[in-house]
Amino acid sequence: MTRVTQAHIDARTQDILDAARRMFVRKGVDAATVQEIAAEAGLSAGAIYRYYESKADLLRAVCGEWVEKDRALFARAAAETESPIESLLEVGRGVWDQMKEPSGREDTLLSLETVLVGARHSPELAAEQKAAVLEVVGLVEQVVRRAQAAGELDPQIDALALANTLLACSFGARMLALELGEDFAADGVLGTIGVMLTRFAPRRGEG
Amino acid sequence: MTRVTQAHIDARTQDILDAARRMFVRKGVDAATVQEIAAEAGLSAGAIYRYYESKADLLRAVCGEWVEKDRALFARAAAETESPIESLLEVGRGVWDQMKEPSGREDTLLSLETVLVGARHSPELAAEQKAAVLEVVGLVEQVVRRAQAAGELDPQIDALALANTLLACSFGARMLALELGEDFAADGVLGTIGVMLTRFAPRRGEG
Amino acid sequence: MTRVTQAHIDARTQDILDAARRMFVRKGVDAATVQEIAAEAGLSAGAIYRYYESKADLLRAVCGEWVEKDRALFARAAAETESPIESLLEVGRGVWDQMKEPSGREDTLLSLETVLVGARHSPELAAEQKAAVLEVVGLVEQVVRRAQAAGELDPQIDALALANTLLACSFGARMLALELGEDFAADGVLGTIGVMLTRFAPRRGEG
Amino acid sequence: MTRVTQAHIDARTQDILDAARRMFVRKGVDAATVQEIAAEAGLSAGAIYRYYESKADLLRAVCGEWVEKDRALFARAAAETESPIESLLEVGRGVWDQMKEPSGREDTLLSLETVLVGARHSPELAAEQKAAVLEVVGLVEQVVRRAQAAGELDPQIDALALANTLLACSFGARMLALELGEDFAADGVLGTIGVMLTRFAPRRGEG
DNA sequence: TATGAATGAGCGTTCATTCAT
DNA sequence: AATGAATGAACGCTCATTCAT
Repeated sequence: MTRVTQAHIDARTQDILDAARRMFVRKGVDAATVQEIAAEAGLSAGAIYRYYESKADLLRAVCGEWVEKDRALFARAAAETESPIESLLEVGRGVWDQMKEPSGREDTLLSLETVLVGARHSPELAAEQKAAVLEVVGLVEQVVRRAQAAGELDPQIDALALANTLLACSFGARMLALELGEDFAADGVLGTIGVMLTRFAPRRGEG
Repeated sequence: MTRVTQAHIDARTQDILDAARRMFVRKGVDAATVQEIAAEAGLSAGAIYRYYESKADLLRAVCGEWVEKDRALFARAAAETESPIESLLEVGRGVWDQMKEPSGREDTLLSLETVLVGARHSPELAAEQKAAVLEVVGLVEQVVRRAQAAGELDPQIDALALANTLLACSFGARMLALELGEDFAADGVLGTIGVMLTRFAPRRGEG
Repeated sequence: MTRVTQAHIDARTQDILDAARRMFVRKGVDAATVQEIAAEAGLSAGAIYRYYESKADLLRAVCGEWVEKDRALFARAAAETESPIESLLEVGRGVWDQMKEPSGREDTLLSLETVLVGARHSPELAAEQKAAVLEVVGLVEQVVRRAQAAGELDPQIDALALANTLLACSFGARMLALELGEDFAADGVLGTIGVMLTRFAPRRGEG
Repeated sequence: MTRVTQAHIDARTQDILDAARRMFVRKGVDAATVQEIAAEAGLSAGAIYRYYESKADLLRAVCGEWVEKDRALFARAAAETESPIESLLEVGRGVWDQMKEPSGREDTLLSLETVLVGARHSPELAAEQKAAVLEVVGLVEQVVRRAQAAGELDPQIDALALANTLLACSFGARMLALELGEDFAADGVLGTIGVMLTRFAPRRGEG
């Protein structure tokens, strides 16, 4: 007797999630009201609660989705490896490309909100974020080790430390891009990382 | 009739600003109430409004002050230069030390909130932030150039790009420290930066 | 075209009424939602409105039914009369037995709610309640008169007053049982009523 | 510096409590809104929360006050004892007088609500009610025992059972008065109780 | 100048009710 | 006849802001 298909319900659920993400980004998590999110999704406020238990639940969903997206972005790039070093730069390029899209600014804003929400209101989300970041760190570390095994990087280099550094760099680059806009030397930073990796090659007579 | 000196007024203004910063840091901008800030400053809620027009105004003031504080942190370290490279690492150590303090976590959170406030609600604050970051970038760039002039760094290196990279690294490190806590390899990252700067030394027979 | 018989409609109407009563008893009138009542009746929320105009309407129906149930409880006991006095105690036992059932507590709660609904929102219900109570009072009064005629009770006793007293006692006992639980001396009260009726026997040389 | 006296605050607190009681009685606990209570007290809704933590807290206060009032009514009457039996009837007269006041109806409504709230939503309130009722039962029981010791009542009578019975009677009388209005034979019931106590005198040749 | 009681707009949320299917 | 997604009004509650004192 059900007139609405599961597909319809799923579509609505996604509509609301998208609307929530847009409003969270546009106005901030606290300033965005459920009424506004509902309006953005083309629904009444009450209808939201058929799909999500609470605003906090909605926030969790948005942030969780975002953590996953971010994780996937890094993981995908890190995985596409022929030359390990090339693959590291690929990670950078993926992040950089995203940064340059019109939505890059909003993505960064949402990243920051996600971190804040996790740190301030949701230990579960924080744990999810930590797991995601640790996974990416692990992936990058493995690439580094592979590069060391392949003779592309000096085996003396602390692989974990380098992985942390590279990730810090890409996170920080997003923040700088947000704050500086056109004045951020995005390509320069990527180039510098490239040079760094080159200079991290085994030293003659040492490897 | 004027019983209160300007000094008195200034002191109160600063008291309130300090109290607001403490509460914003401690509980987050939205969770901190004007009542709490007033109590922290040893005043009643109503008194706040003799010194600041609104909570938003207070927030702007705190964020502005915070931008300045952040700028000073980086600038101070960058300025204390004997060996240019050493001074660069000093920047890192300054940031790292702050990160390790018990309050470091909350400070980082307020930094993120400050960025969000600027990006979302206050073009003036955003401009201030941008100016502060650009100033720091400029300072670091100068140190890099000095290092190049002193033969500590390869003159081929793009100084501006390296400055951007170093700043991105330190910003990102704060975020990673926030997300990973004890699992962030803070010292490893600082060490990696040190190694990088060493490897950026002029190549034999090239400079 | 009419596929559904009146019997079918009546059955559904009763199903809903039963479900509503169960939910009202179980959770209280305000806490019970139309959705829950519908689910309990094996229907969707919307379907309720084919049979009842509103939740208030449904509540009125339940309360009306409840008044009738309560009236029947007392009337049945009062009617089963061999020895009039014995029949009076039978009234008490009927109420007492209901009180001791696990559902007795919830039943009493709904009785109280019914009284409140009548007193506050529904003059018709209040009138119905009054009529029911008066009927029971009348029944008890007749039993008393019969007992007096049979020489079991002193003819000097005001039959109407005694009927009121007995009913007050049983109503009050339900409330006390609700408030005191195990600590209510239910059997003691019934015993005391028995003793009272015994002592109300005609005095030697007075009747 | 405080411009408002404690007396003023206490008066407001009582104003709100009174307003809440009036609205709870008039519309029922659930139907009465905080807005209405505030308006009734001559305040805005928000101001309520300076004096009471929540609507539930307000309800607790009203019910607690009521329990205490009810307890005091019974206790006072039970305590004023010269002839024990006379004092028992005094209890009845106290309750009866209250019943006849214009506010008697509202008092009964509030009693019922209090019982419902305790039973459905507040174990603490229920415990408070139980304690109050048990105290009153105890007081009445003592009076009964004193009457037995004084030779006014048959020592064979179960004092606790009689106390329960008398209390049940008075509780029930209030309900009947609510439901029957003028048609409730209030004086007749009180008279019947009087007769009963007379007939409970020790039997000649038995005490 | 400073107080803090009071305001009132607006929040997240619930749920009786409606109506397209 | 029945569904259940959607509505929308109203709830309890919070808190930035005002103003009489």
